[in-house]
Formats: sequence, structure tokens, C-alpha cells
Amino acid sequence: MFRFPVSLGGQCDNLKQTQPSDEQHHRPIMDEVDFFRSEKRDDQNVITEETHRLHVKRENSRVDDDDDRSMGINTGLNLLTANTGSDESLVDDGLSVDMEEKRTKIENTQLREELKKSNEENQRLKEMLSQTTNNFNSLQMQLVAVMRQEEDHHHLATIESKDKDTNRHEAPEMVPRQFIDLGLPSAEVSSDERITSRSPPSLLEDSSSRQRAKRVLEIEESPENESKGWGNPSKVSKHNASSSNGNGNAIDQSAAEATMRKARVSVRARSEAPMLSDGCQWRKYGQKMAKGNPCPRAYYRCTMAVGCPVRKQVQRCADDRSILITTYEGNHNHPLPPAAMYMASTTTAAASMLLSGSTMSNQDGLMNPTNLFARTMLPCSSSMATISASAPFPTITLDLTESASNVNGPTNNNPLMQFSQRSGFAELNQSGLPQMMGQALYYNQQQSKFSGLLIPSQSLNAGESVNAAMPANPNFAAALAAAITSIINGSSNHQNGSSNSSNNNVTTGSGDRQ
DNA sequence: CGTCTTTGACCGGCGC
DNA sequence: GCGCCGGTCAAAGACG
Repeated sequence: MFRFPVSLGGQCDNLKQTQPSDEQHHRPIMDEVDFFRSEKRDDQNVITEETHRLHVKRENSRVDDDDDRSMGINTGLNLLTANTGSDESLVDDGLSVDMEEKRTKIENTQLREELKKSNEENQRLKEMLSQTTNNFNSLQMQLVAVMRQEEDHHHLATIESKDKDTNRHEAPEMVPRQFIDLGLPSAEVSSDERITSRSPPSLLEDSSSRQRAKRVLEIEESPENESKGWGNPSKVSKHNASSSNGNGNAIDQSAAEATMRKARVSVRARSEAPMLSDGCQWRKYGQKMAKGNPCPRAYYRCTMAVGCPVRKQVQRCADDRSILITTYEGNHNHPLPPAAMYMASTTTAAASMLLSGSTMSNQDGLMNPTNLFARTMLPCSSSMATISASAPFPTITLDLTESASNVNGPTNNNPLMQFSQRSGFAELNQSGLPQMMGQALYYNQQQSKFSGLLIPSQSLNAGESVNAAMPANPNFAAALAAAITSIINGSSNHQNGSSNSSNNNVTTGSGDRQ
């Protein structure tokens, strides 16, 4: 049921063809890691193509001009020839041939114009198709989320009807659970129980994988690595306290927004650049030495719009300084340039995923975007994304620093790869190929509050296959991370409100603090 | 001159 | 209550 955006990659291919071959050798050395260099390249390509088209247009117009000129000249000649009998008598046979040629030229010109119009129309249709596809996916996600909620309602009702215990009255209402509350449900159902009873064996039977996941989680859950109050957690707590008292929708909404802002998505990527370029404009408003990390942590605020609440932290990993940890938080309240859409969608989706995941029951949750995320990620077998509900903020960490060994394994069946390819990321395949996709989403056992992640593995459509190697390019990694969450972004964007075109909630969970 | 970065001060939460 | 710590503010300086 999950469909990925219709490929419009042909355009990219075409664009690639139009790209001058030497352009690849002309990549500027940037201070920032250009997260979406491919995107930009695409843009550049588009521009190039536009330019090219314009150029062609000019050529055409020149041709047209020539034709017109010639036509005009010919017209004059015709007139002249018509008026001058001497000429007519001299070039009588040649004139008919010329007329044929002129007619042919006119026809060619017309055909060219028609072809040009057809191409433009084709481009428009492609754009419309892309837009429609995106809208469809978004709506599908929303539908899925709504169905999920209804299922949860039914399930809860069923449980309550069966459960004669007095706890029935203490059962939580199906109010979206705030992130801050994510630590609580463990008392209801232990995470181990959930995992052993529900998680597919393929996911967790591998002890090494589990250990690896645990290792990542340990990093995230370390008090030193998890900031205590980014964004005034106290306020969130107050919000939550208010909402828990049932003081109205406004409070709930504000609490939800605050909660949403608390959600973090962390991206770990190897990069020598001081900052990852994600398409947004950032202003540095602070820098701190974090405990336990000799590298300072920089605080940035989105400056693309006044009052945009999105912030991000940038810090190098203490253990491996080649790893750049970028943490996003908050939702953009303004339109974003295409280059920023992916990452913004990532953060939005991640935050939404956490939120939706927190509202789920222990039952399947297959319809939940969280699970869609998991379903997307799980066929791979390493630790790419980690979800941590560690207090005070839930965090999704996309660890893009490790590459899996299995190049031809399930990765090729991963829809993400198809997605990444179809969305243009495949261009990066040129650059080298350790595999980024052989990394899996792991469930935080110790703080397993996201039952949605415990999903049957059979739901994955492994039939689709695209052979592609995934580069370890940090740009790609970041773009990939964005693409991953973009897949599930449909629900999130609309859940978060109409004004948000995208969000940023990337958290570098393993950020080392001093 | 406007914008951005730097950096010390300040605030609030948390643990002891 | 006190100190530590993370996060933010805002003045001062740098830069184009």
C-alpha cells in the first residue's frame, strides 16, 4: 500500500546528459558540507537546462528570425518577383523549387514550435504529476494515521471491555501522549515484553545488531549526551501538566506544539566541514563548551523568516571528530526553498513520527507512519536510525557514519533506495559506494515507548528491486536521511498545522557534552 | 551601515 | 540552598 513518489528521474537523466561533462570537475570546495548538493546540482542542472533551453530557444528564435528574415526577404522577393516580370521570366522554375523549400522551412518551423510547446507542456505535466504524487502520498499518510487512531480507539475499547480490573478507569485516554510522557508507559508493558513478543526475529535475534543498537542507544541515553533543557523543557513540563489536567484544547495544542518542538532528530555524518548545508539560513546565536566534549557546541537559529522557531545544534563527536552531529528542533513557519525541503521534512516527519508513535497501542501499528518509517528502514541490517525516548526529549538519531557490509543484500529491495534514486539522489551513486542503506532502525529496548516500531517484517514489499550502491558521501547520507523521513512526511506536515511546509527536528543524540 | 559572529552573562532545571 | 550544566540573550566587534 505504500507507494513512493513516482519517478521523475528521467528528467535527472536528461539533465545529466545536458550537464557539461567537465562540470563534475568543477565542484567548488565548500566550507559547508552541502547536504543537498545533488539537489543543488539538480537545481543547477535545471538552471542549466533552462539556460540551455533558453539558449536553444534563442537559437530557435534565431532560426525563426532567420526564417522570418528569409521569409520576409522571400516575401519581398515574391512581391518583387511578382511585380517584376523580368525576374519571373528568369527564375521561373527555380522559383517553384524555392517555394517548396520555403514551405518546407515554414513547416519545419511550425513543427519546431509545436515540439517546443509539447516539451513545455510535458514539463508542466511532469511537475503537476510530481505535485499530485506528493499530495497523494501526504493524503495517504493522513488516512493511514487516521485509520491508525481509529484502530487504537477500537482496540482500547476492546481492552477496556475485556478488562474487568479497576485499572480500566485509570487507563489513559487516547489523547496524544506528549513526548515528555514517553517515559511512563514502560510500567504498563515492559519493553522487553514487547520486543520478545512482537518484534520480528529477524530484527533482534542478531545479538551483534542488538549490541550495536544498544551501543548507539547508550550514547544517546547518556546524561552527558542528552541535553537537559534545549528549548526550556520546564515550559514543556508545565504545558504537559496543564494539558494533563484537561484544561482545554488550546493548552493541549500548545503542549503538543511544545512537545513537537521537543522532538529531536539527530543526524550523525562524517564530515570535515564545520557545518552541514541543509538549504536553510542559520544564524549563530551561541556557542558553548559542552561537558565531556572538547569540541564546542554551536547553536543556530533559522533566519529564513522572522520568528521561525527552528533551531539546530552543531557539534563534533568527541570520540570521532570527523563525525559531525547536527540536531534540529522545531517547525519552520515559512516556506522553504527546495534545497531545504528534504531536511525540513525530515525533522517534521521525525517529530511527527515520535508523536504518532507515542500515541500507539502495543498492537501492530502497521498503519502508523512510525511503522512506515520502520518498515522502510528495517529491511536493512545495521544501525541507521535510532529512536530514543530518553528524557527529556525523544530523539531520533540517524547514524549515517557507519556503512553496512552487505552491498547486494536486502538493501536493493529497500524502497528507500528506490526513493532515493527516484528522487535524484541516485546521482550521487557516481561518487563511491559504501553502502549507507544497510542500516536499520533499532528499537530502544531500554526505553521502548514506541510500540509502533515493533512491526512484523513481512509487511515490506521486497519485490521491487533497484540495484544501486549507496555512497558514503555525507551529503548523500544527509539527503538520504531527509529522504527517509520525507517518505513519512505526508502525515506529519499536515498534522503539524497548515502553515508549516516542513520541519526540522534532527537531533544529534550522541552529541558529546562537556 | 546592516548583518553576522563572538563571548560573557544570565536564567532555569536538576542533583546533591 | 548551592553549585553545575545546558540553553539563551545581548553587547561588542568583525565583516562586506
